[in-house]
Amino acid sequence: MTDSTGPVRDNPRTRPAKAPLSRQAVIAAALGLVDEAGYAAVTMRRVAQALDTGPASLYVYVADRDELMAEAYDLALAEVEPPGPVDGDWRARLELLVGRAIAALGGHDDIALVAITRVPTGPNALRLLEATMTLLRAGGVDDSVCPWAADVLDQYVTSSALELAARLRDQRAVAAAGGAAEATEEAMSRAAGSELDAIYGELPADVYPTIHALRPAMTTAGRNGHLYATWKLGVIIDGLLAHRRHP
Amino acid sequence: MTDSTGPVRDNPRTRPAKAPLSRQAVIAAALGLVDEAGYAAVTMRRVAQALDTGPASLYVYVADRDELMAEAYDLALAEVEPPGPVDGDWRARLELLVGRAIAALGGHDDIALVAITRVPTGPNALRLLEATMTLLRAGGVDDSVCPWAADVLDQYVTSSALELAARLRDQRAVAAAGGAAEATEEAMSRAAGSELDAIYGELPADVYPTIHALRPAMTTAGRNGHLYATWKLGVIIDGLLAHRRHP
DNA sequence: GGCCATCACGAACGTTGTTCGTGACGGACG
DNA sequence: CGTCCGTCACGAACAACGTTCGTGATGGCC
Repeated sequence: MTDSTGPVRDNPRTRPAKAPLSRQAVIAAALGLVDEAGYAAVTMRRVAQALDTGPASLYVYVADRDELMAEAYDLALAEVEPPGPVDGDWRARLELLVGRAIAALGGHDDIALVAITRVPTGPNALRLLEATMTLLRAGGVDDSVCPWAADVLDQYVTSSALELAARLRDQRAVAAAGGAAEATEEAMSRAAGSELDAIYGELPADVYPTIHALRPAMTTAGRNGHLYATWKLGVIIDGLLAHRRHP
Repeated sequence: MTDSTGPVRDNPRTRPAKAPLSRQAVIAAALGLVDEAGYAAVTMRRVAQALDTGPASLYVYVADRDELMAEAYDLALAEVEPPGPVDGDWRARLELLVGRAIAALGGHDDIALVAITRVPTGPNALRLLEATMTLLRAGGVDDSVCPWAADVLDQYVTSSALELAARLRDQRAVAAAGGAAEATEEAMSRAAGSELDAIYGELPADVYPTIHALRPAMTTAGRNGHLYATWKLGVIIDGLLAHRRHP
């Protein structure tokens, strides 16, 4: 029962080099696994498997799963470069910064979920917070409400990144379902969010008159478009500008 | 091995009445468990234990854990009453509706987490969506952007409910730590969010000048106050009003 | 050449969500 | 009144999870 495979094990230490196995390697493997398998599929065991080791080895470099995901979140933010003076005035730069953050986070499945449970305090999160508040101050936002404004923008980034991730997931599902024609059609309609439209459509018009009347505008296609994103960001920035001064 | 306790089991069917065990009872038990033990502590086994039964019995009434939590979320929304004509104009009514939704969800720990993963489609969620969009239309918001505006408000409600839940959790932690004086002080400082302030405080002032300059305004106390909530809602509603028409 | 600190990892523990098969209850039927 | 059968409840089990413990090997230092 002790020796199951026989004479020499498969790879006890046949390969002496392997990988040095550092904290950075563990975090990078976790983020890579988020990309290829999805946020929910990232487990300590699978991260260890990707590094060709056992789950216990990870705990030398990482306290627990929460800390690992928090570090992966910050690593995802590392690719965001704050706009410079060549990118226009403070508002154009702020829109660019927010857009880049959403693109970076949304490109790594639901990694933005990390920012909901805990306030991110990684180096990249702090770097972007600094950049955001600097731009807000340049826009004339009062010092006393600047942190509040950054908070509002942060919530916008997080929720928009999750929306983007969901859209990309649906798109990939559509692309993957290239087999049968009927399956493709079903996937297409799913991607269009028509299951939600179906729910709205089956609602009695007398109890839900407004939903019924606005249903043409409630398609998920319109909700996911580029117009929607820019409109929403415009709403928030203009709202912030209207409340620049302290109440 | 078959009979472990002896002659007659503890309560195989000693009490023939017990509880009828319906779908409503399961959902109510789940929400009750959220209240007294927290969202993360709600497991199928504990819900079953609260109903004096086994975990397998729940699956007769509920497909899986996700559906159960979604139903609990909708049950939490059931206590929200949409404001009527006596509550003022459309804006006052909208602020009241949003405030009630936040209070209802935030009062049940992190139940609002359900609304992040999936779009809520329960009867109460639909009822409040109808009420929200009706008020928005009354405010002159264009039909084409009304669903978008409702979406923005929904994100605001969800994130604010999670913030409120976290604050209530901290307050309860402070109240529960009435034993040792030192423990109380530690809990107090935790509730004040000074661990976050400490992180900001230890940042080098030359790399993070804006964070350093704004640190007095970044206390969690100011972030959790009533002023902050009303300011934020004002930002969003005024932003929506500025973008009433379609782009 | 020998020793010791460090690191990697196999195995295990306690939980989780979910499923299967058995068993008992209660109404319908002969 | 006896019997049968459908329905529901639940004990037990399975796979997978996060995390911890103890052992074995590695590699640098004396």
